[in-house]
Amino acid sequence: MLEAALALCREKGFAALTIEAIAERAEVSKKTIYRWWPSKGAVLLDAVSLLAGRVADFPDTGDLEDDLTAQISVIVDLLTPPDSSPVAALVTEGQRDATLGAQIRDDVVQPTIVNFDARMRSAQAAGQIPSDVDLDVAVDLFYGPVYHRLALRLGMPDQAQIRARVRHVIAGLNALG
Amino acid sequence: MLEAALALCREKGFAALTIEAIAERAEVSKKTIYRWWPSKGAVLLDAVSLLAGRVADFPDTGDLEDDLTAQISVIVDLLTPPDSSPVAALVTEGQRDATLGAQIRDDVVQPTIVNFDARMRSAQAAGQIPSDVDLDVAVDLFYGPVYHRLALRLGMPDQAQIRARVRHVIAGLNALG
DNA sequence: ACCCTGACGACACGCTACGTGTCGTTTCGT
DNA sequence: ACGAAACGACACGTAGCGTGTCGTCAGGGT
Repeated sequence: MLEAALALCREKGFAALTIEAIAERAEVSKKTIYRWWPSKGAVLLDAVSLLAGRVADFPDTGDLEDDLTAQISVIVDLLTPPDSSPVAALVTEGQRDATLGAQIRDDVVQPTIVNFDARMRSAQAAGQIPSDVDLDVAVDLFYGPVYHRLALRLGMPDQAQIRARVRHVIAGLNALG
Repeated sequence: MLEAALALCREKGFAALTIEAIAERAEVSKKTIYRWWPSKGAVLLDAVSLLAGRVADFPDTGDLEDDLTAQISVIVDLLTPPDSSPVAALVTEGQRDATLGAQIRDDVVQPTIVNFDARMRSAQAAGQIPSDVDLDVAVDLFYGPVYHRLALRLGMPDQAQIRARVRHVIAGLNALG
């Protein structure tokens, strides 16, 4: 069923993602889906969790700029193309459904931020960024551009654009501490 | 009708915003709404335009940090609280409806970015930021944190948090050029 | 070998919202 | 005063939701 949800989202896009369509696609009765998930969003959340393992694993090669560029590129890939990305659909669904939104934040986003913080502290230990930078500020600055462009449909950044933004943020952190 | 849409969104939240509810609230027949707007999102777009005049008017006091903090605060106010903000609802609706999303981008976002660019060039002329900064990077960095926090339900930043982010971005622009 | 349980598919149901259609009435410009 | 345009009231068919009922089928325990 989870694979059916992902496939449907990728093929027909966001709007086609209904419980009834998933049921038909998975050759399963609607009732069975409702037996296991309370809502369409919950199905999506589980489906996305299948392929979101990469996000949590934060690279640490020693080069902060490379690592952040790589990590953010993974997220951009997951959100591309926005109109048929299951992850983008999940984020949007989380806007409408407060319960689902909170679950996404707590189960997916926060663990990722924890790993981000760990990588930042590693960079601080290596003297690549000041030891007193506010990591809440840092996470907003690094990931913000992606969600800005996603929300306002400004087009997803390519590798070079991601790197340019990462470089500016690192510079800002170093300049202000 | 536009006022009814805004009021409904603020009172009952996002989910309650249906064409039928707007019609009842505005004491108007459904048919009349469909005569003037093709979709719920289009109504929202016009309604939001009523109160979005402030966004386009970019302050220029000479202090870049103050101006950006003020401008971004206006946007944060418009997006607060996320669960019942008509503007946040419009952004979300723009994710599902590609046509509406493109219209939002072209009619609302791009004009704002044009004014942002003008303010940046003013700052460049004043020597507050380097003359060769990429303004596409700048707009992502300044506005990104807001949409990052909106999309992932991390809570809207307050004035001090906005200022902290603006300061870091300005520092980054100056450090790299 | 037996049965019991739990998950399942095939329906059918009521509900809400959508988007359209019809028709008679009101409003407004000229 | 008249005609067109906009309107309200109401009905309609459709889609998707979430639930309920019932008969079937497979596995596990005894």
